[in-house]
Amino acid sequence: MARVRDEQKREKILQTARVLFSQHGYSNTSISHIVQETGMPVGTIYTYFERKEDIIRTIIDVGWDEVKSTLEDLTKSQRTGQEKLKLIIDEVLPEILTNIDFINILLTEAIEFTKMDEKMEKITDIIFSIIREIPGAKEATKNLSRRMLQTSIVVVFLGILNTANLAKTGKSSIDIPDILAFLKHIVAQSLGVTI
Amino acid sequence: MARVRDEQKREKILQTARVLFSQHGYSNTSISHIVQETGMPVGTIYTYFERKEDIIRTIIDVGWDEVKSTLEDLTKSQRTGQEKLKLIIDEVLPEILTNIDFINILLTEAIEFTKMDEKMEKITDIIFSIIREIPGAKEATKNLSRRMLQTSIVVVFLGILNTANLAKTGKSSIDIPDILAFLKHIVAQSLGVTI
Amino acid sequence: MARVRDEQKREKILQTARVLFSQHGYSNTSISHIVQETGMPVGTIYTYFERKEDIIRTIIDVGWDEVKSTLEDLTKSQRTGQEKLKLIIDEVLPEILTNIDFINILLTEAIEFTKMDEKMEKITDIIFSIIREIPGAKEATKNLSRRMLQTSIVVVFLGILNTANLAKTGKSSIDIPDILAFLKHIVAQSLGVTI
Amino acid sequence: MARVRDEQKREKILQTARVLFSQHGYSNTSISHIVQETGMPVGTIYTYFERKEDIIRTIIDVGWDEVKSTLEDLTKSQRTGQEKLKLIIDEVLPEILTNIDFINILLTEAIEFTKMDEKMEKITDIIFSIIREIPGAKEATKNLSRRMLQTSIVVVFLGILNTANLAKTGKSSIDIPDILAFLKHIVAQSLGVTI
DNA sequence: AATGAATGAGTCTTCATTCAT
DNA sequence: TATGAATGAAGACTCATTCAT
Repeated sequence: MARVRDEQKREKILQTARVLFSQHGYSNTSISHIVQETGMPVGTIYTYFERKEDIIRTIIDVGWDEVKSTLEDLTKSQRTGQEKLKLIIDEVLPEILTNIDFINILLTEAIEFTKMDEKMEKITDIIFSIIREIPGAKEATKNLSRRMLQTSIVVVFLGILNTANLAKTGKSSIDIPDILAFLKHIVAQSLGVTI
Repeated sequence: MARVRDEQKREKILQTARVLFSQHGYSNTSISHIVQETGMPVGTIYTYFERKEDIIRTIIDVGWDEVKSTLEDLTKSQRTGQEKLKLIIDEVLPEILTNIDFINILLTEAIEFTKMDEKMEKITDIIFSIIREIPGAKEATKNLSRRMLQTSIVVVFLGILNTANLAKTGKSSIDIPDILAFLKHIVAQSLGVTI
Repeated sequence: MARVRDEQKREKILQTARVLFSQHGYSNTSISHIVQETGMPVGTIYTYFERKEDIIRTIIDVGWDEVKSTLEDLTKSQRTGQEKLKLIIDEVLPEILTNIDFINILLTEAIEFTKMDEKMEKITDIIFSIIREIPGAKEATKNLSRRMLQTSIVVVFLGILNTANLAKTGKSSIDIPDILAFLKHIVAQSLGVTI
Repeated sequence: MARVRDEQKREKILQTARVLFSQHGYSNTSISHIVQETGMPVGTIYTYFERKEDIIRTIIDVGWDEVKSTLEDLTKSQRTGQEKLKLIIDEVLPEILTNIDFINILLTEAIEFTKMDEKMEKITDIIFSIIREIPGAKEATKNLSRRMLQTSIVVVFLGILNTANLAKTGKSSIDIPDILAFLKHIVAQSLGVTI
């Protein structure tokens, strides 16, 4: 029976599993790896999660909720659209890109375990609402269909995550700052907004 | 002389495996799945591939070589830069995006099994050389650093593949034509070249 | 607390494996033979031994430790050298020769899995120390180099084990009593000590 | 069908297999190891030997026949008993001990694949006949039962082979010359014959 | 409630031998 | 005749999950 007792233990399992899933992939990470790494007994793992799948689901959901709520809070805040966009590019996204383990899991396992399309829909909506709050950007995109805008956002977002994932290997000459610079460039070019 | 190696068998194994790896992932596809699907005995699979890993490596390498040589042939052809770009967007890329199984494998397993960074480097070089052949595009990008251009190409390329992969689930409202339209749009905007 | 490791199960695995290894050899004994013979599920075998090799290693080590500690206890005891020698020939060795399965494994697999040379060194040391305690024997061997004595001991010891192993087939006309009689004879002749 | 065509090929298979069987054991040597090492096709192996077992049987039989016929020729020769004994110790045995691969196979696999007891019987007979030809030796052993003599010969013979096998690992401090010196010593002591 | 031994279907891979070419 | 691809039973080992203690 999955009972939640000690939030710290649960957290430790999630953190350990996140690193392991990212390093070796979900299938190549066994529960006994997690047992070894956490030092907890198997039984305890199953006290907090009914099955292995629940662990990865939780990792993705929790990670995503963080991203989502950060963005939603930002949306609801009293800042101007431009300030919001700046915050996303200068703070939210770098924060996300820091969490390489999560990105990796998101890209390789999320399609199997969660509804990526809904997540992309959500991201799109948020960016939309912000664009609409920036007069210049609204003007710059007014001739674009919603689908085109949506596609742009999804392609760029997934592209950025994937490139960051590639960058972490260290072999690629591209690094995170490059990615952020690119983002600013494309925002300037597409929305006419300078960050 | 003994029986001769049957290229058709090898091909069947690769095709079957490609579909299965794409559908369930490499780790979740067992050799016995491949055995069932091909109807071949286990031993025969191992006559053509020394180990399971070789199968996915071959799938990725062969798929990639096709992409690469198509692009290279194009580069060497007598066409103008603009014609080349048009061909890539109108024919090569749609062809690639058709091969959804390959894309999926490339995105989820290639980092583990092959040198993705080298592959991205290659793509970048080819696009570069084509841009340089289009006077307007060369002009439009002359203020961009090589890194920025490189990053753009990688982000957009990976973004497109990933979005196409998402699109195949059918749940996303985005489809392949949307992705191609986006690409034309961004090319027009960034390079000032209308396709 | 969970179920507790059951020493009896471990013991049963070892005993079963010892017989099977002796009868068919290590390589020709499969884990599933052990499974069948013990009636335990595969998983249980692997609960007690990490790998097949560990089973034979344990069999050899445990068997050898028994021999070694019996001899060491004897060495340390208050008996005279002659009494010790008598005990070895009349009790310790017959006891060892009884355990035919162990001897067989020792002779055929020990070189591969353990350090036979160290084991022989140990045996030699013990016999040495006993010889030195018997004035007549010491005198009888004083003109022999240490290497010669060492070689004698090893050849005779291994020869006895090997002959006993041959004897167990029942086809040879030699039996265990013959071997022990030979040993007494050679001890009398070489050391001048009558047992 | 096992047909004998090219004696050189057959010989190469046997030599290669002897080395491999000795190094890795019979069970751990696969036909494909032999194929690799000889460079011959599998089919060819099976042209010369109907089954894997036949190869080891042949190796043991051929090796043994060599030993046996050398000894028999010696026995039948016109030399005196003492000369014969000297030849055995100074030439025949060193030659046998050189062929470490064969000894190893003989000791570890022969019991399974051939009749070791008969082979020992043969050895015993030969040594007997020689002893009887040496007046001093005959005298020295006249009080020993035939069983005792037989046991002595078998124990010493197997002991020597086993010790040589151990010596080849190089870790043991004993080497082949030590073994031969021991043999001379025991012959002198038991038979009163100086070699 | 906490633990970790127990379980057995399933994993990848090997291999002696056959037989189509 | 010579070859080496074909075969499938069998090998060692893993693992998510359960449940006795």
